[in-house]
Amino acid sequence: MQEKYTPADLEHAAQAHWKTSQTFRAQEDDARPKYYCLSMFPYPSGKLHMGHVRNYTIGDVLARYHTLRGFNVMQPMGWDAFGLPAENAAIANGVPPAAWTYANIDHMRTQLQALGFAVDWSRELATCKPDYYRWEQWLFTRLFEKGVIYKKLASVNWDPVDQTVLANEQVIDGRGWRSGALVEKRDIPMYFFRITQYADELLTGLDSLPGWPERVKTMQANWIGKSVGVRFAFPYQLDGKDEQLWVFTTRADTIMGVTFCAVAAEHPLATRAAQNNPALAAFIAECKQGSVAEADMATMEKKGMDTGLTVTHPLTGESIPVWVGNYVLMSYGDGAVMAVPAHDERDFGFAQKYSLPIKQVVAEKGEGGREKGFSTDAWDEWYASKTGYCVNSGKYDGLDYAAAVDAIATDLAALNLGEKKTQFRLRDWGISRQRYWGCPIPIVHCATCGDVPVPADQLPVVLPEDVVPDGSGNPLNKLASFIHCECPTCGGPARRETDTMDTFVESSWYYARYACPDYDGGMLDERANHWLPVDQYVGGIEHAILHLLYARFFHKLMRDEGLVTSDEPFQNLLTQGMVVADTFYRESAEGKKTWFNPADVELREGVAVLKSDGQPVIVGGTEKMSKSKNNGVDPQALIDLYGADTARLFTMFAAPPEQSLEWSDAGVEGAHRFLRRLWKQAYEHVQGGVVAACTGGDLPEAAKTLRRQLHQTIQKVSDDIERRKQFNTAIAAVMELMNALARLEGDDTATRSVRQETLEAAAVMLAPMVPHIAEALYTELKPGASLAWPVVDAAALVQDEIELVVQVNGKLRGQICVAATATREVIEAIALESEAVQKYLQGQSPKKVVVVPGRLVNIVI
RNA sequence: GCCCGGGUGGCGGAAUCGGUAGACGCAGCGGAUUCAAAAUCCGCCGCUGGUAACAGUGUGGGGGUUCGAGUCCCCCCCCGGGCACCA
Repeated sequence: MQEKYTPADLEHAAQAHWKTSQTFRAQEDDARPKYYCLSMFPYPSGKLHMGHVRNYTIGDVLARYHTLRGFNVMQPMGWDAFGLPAENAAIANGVPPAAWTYANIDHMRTQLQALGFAVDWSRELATCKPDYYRWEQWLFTRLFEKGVIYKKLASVNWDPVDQTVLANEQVIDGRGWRSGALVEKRDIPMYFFRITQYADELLTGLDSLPGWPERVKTMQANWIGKSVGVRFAFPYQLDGKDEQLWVFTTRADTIMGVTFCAVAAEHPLATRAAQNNPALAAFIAECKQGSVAEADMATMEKKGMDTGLTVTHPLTGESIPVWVGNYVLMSYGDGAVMAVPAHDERDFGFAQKYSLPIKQVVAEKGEGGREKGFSTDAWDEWYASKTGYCVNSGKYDGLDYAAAVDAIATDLAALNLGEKKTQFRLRDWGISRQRYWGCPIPIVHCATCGDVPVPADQLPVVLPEDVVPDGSGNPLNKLASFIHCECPTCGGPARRETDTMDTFVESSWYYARYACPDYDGGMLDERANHWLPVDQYVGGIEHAILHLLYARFFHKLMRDEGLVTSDEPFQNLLTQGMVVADTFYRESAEGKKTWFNPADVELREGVAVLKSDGQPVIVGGTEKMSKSKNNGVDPQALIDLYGADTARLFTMFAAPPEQSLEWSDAGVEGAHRFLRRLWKQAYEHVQGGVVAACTGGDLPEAAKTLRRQLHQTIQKVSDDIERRKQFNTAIAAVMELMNALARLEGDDTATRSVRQETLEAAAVMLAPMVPHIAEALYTELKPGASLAWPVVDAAALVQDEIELVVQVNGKLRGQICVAATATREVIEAIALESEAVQKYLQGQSPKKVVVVPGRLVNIVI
């Protein structure tokens, strides 16, 4: 064994060995229970960042741990390879997106392999390859024929910078999620997935996922946004015809308090009323303009205008004025609402502003059963609660919320003017993108046959890979060889669809394709059901809604196509926190900030200065590593300097996986120091000759104590990794153990056997985190043997004597030693006799004595 | 506004079921080694008082439950994230 720890040599050797012996190749015909461990695949942007290192190390720790615990582990890796950055790089450098993407994949694969992840590389896939997207296109055609995918002209979010359409989910605060540009509205024909058809199942399915973080489930539930209420109509006459104004409400119990209706600016009734009302037309135009940015809408002042039209209250027959309101959303429900100013905050504000009547129809019991709040102007005394009862509501007086809703829904249904309805916030998923570098939508437009899906035997529709976009729209539109085709149905000349799919489509099913990446007879084969569902999914919290909802949706689509048998794709989900680092900048006279990388900044006498000129920089606080703040740390530099094991150990040790991880160069050195010390301890032991590990029996006191700590540590580390997924404390426990081992003296056979046992176990326990050094050490300690997770020896945990804490009035006052088998009475007696207690007791007898076995004694005086 | 997290030393964090607060690491301080430095090793390290033994105090603030509260309950403050006129 060599004296020095040389990570570079040792890691290369280990990785070469794993590669030649195909250590991580996962086979289906294996008697061990399967464990499918998946990390969210990367976008091949160019090089790995710290977020990747963290994500994949977490996944690798779990994968390697489960291998050591006897599972048949499958940990695949691949590339989310379609997307805008490739096109942007193409525009900047004149390189085809395909070439750029494949070069990035090669580089990043090398980087991932240098980190030593236990990945089955034979399953690698890239979503931009025809053998992958072929099956996506195939499923698309199936779903199109089934009606799960449909085309409609839709007012969509247009990103003027990326020149593309964004899904609602991709619009954040009125800006494109990637470009940050203000989003405009445009009408474009698009293909939609009918995700709303699965809204209820996507919501209830969350209850079957105990292994998901509560907050992710809450975010998805809020996003789906289920509301139970009543949809009903206000009849009216226009141009001599009978018409109906439909609205949705969750507060049907307040229907008798309706004093006006409000419709969205885009509502047909508003358009109609504006025809001969220029003021109204101008107001509607203003609303449409203002509604571009949703964030502004939220803070916008409530505005409205009377349409001059009236509708009839379905139950009272009253005439109800219709207003256009800028707070009514066309995209939710029917784009119109009943307004009950007495019991809705928004309606109240609106009514106040335009002096519309306010009619209270719900009251609440107050103190002593008296009715509260019949005052005239304060909305907040009139209660929007569902705990009141109806008043001023004719036949419904006295009914509570549920009873009133039932009675009113029944009456509306009898009039054929309404019914109970469940409304969702979730909208259908528009997937058409006016972009080149994506999966072609497999549709052919024929003048006679319409939109024809490409037949399975003509798939894939291959995306030409030698195209260089120039930044002006989609280059496929200029590619005659791509556009011109024959109609699969009639054989006539036809035009191929040039839109490509949202890249979220590819990432919605890749986890299933890993099971059978080489299958060319269909989308998935029976191996998918062998591996699915994924046992552990690891990825960023930023995907809590979009990706994870789409993937769940896709899984159900595939299930309904008979491709998979499970209902949910991911059993357990771990959302890792961000990697953050300090930021440093200087500000020019014009207020322009220049950001400096932490690697170029050092502390001199407590002041942060730039290494190059020694002048101070401003400390900008801790933020997520990003290009814009120039605070990213390059993992490659870290691997080159300290080795992969140090990089892995630090990212696992510095914080629990779900919390954000604060970067610290000193912390990295600390992790490296630990590995060097570990190596040295093993070296010194091996120099004295390896022996058989202790398996029990009589031991000197010190060795016995250490062995007890060893087996406690095995217990803790197993629990920390498996159940708690808290790797920082697992590592801390092994560090403690190694500190204790360093203090263990003695060279007798028994002591040496305990040292051997401890070093072997420590190497295995650390192997999920630092596999290279762990395997190297284990080989030195036990040549020829393969790693096996240590088994807790219950006998080693037994203690003859235990130390108990003695408290007086809850304050720590001393310790006592008692036999492990001592009864409460014995413990109490020993505690009362102890010096510490006698001092406080001063001859008095205690009021009460609390004995917590194995823990403490508390004496109350 | 609503819904989730969270607030513990100089710093990252630990305390898993209400039972010794501050594990482990970083930084710092003292010492050994060295011509010197790095590396390494040993020791100290919440705050206040005290040479010390020790005492008091301490987990954002205030109250409560309990023999005992970082942990449970009520009120408030602050930070982070998500949703945000969803009828």
